[in-house]
Amino acid sequence: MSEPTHETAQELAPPPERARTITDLARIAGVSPGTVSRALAGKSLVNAKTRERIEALAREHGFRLNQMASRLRRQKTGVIGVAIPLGHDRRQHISDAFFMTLLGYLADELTERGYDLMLRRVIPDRDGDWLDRFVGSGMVDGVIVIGQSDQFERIEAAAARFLPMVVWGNHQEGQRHCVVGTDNFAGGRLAAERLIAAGASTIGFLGSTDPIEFAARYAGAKSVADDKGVPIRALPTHLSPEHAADEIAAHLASDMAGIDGIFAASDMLAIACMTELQKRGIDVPGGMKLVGFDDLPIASQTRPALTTIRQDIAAGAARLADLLLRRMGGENTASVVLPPELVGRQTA
Amino acid sequence: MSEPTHETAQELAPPPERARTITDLARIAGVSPGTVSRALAGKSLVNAKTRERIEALAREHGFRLNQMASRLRRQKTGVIGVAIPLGHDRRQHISDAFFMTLLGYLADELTERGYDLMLRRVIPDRDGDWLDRFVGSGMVDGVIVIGQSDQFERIEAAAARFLPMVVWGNHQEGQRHCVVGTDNFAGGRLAAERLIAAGASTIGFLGSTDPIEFAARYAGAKSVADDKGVPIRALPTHLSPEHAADEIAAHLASDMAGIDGIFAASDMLAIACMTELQKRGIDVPGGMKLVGFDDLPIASQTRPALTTIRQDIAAGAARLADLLLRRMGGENTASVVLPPELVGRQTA
DNA sequence: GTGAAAGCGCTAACAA
DNA sequence: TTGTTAGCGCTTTCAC
Repeated sequence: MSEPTHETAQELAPPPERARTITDLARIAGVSPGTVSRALAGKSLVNAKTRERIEALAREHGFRLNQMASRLRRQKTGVIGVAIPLGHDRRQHISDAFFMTLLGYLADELTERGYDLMLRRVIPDRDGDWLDRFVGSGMVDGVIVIGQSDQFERIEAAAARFLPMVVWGNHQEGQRHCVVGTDNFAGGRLAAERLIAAGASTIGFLGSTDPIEFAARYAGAKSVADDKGVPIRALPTHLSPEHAADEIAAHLASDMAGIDGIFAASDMLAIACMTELQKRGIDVPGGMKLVGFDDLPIASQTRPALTTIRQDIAAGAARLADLLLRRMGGENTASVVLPPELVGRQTA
Repeated sequence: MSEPTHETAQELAPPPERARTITDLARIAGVSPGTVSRALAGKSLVNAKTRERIEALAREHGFRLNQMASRLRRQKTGVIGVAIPLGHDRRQHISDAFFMTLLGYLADELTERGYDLMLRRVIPDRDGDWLDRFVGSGMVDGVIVIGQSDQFERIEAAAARFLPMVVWGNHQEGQRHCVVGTDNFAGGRLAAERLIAAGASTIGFLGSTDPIEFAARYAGAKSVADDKGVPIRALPTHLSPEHAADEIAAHLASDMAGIDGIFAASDMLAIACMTELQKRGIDVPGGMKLVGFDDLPIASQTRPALTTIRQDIAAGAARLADLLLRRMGGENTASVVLPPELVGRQTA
């Protein structure tokens, strides 16, 4: 790939011959490739002097171990695959704020433990075989799926044959795959309770109910609303705030009959909604109560500050990493459901 | 890794023998491994009938090509390495909002073109050899470095020997490595001009000047301030908003003598600053003008909406991807400096 | 159009 | 302690 040209002759010594393979280095050192391999791996059974000499030569000749070959041979990659399926909304980008935040924490956790992350964005309906291809690619030791999207069944199927996989998402009674996630139903209940306590008499659920997580949030809110005799209905939008803005505006313009409390499926939608409300001169929370979901860092920075349902993303990432490593060690771990938490601020 | 147990006997046919390697499949199909390889690769010189038969058998027996082996043999990985050096601030996490947003767009771009991303978070002072190790690992076809941090010299050195590398960051006269980034100096000028036009008589620069990009922003602002006879000085903080909040509070409590305009090194710092100002009852922009940098999606959602210097992140990601692919093709591309743009909102 | 054979660069038995 | 050897699973000449 590179062409090591020697443009200026500043050094007196000739440039050291470049050792590309372990065999090159072995020849230079006058030992066998096996010894070089052992020396570089820090194996105890190699003579300390020999090791030091080989290490020095490796530095001098710019030698780097070819990880592809090493990993093929050892049948271990040191890489965790992270898949982000975007099935429920083709136009949703990987740049989604919640996923990115979770990914950031995951990268921190896993890098800390010596793994690299291989990121793959997936459009399931373009490629029905995406998950099996990923887990069977030989490129990763384990897989984390961020979000079930509308791929619940496919994930179940893969889980039957592939142990080292953990999923961020919603937990269903009796499911097979190991999932870490917030109790979305309980979160939905908290949101509706807060809206009703704040005086809302009719509730709108803003967002999509296609992804199973969001459906559970809606179901939770509905269970509370039904109990208290408060009407609730869905205000469907796409999930990325840019695409949702117009849809929100359209709802606000024509579709609100009586709605005075909005439960947004995510903070980003809640914030987009707040902007649209303010454009129309509707006071929050005076004219409209608003509750989000996620508690992204931004939620506390809006004016008025957003009341929302907190998912502990850092804790979630830590659990994902921990469970995955245990599964990679052969353990069959149970799912983890994290409790959501109401963060009461100013919008409801 | 997985143990394909056959728990229930729901199927009538016996479960198909699992073909793990191309040799397994060849034996089942009664052909040679070479033929299977050619068939699966869609090579033209294989009989159409044979190919179809092999493809069917591959599906039936759940065969997946081992990418590690394939890539070792072909000396091509299909993976782009993305390194995020965190040298200037050990406590800064990869979950930094700007980096994550850029990474999201990059993932969109590169996945679209058939590449996977391998993410690596780097703490340079723990590992002086990080970049050479990464580019020489044999695991990636090309490398994108997000942010120069304080690693300018090391990146220069790697660029001398390794062509397929592109860096997001600041451009220096005469530098060797190919960089894509905003003209930070010009951005700093825009910010200072705006603050002064809004009536600021003394300017504080909030953030760190260790990373070269931020130093350039400060230098740009200073050049304008000096021209106009407006005092300017640095209010140093860490870069992650969580860690910076207390430092900002401390500055506001003791260190502001005369400062009535703040240029924050990033939007996240600006937002954290706004929150601290509001806590103290200082009106923005009445009591303090404020300008950020980045124009993250959040910037338009704060109240008051943040005046900031826009970096076109999506365009930047597209250029990074484009240049890298050209370099992987052997071309020696020039750097790209994107113009910043003032986005005038309500805080200055 | 297909098979046989030689590696990609490395590691780990097994010998010495 | 070190060398030799046989692969990891795949691709690609070179024959036929």
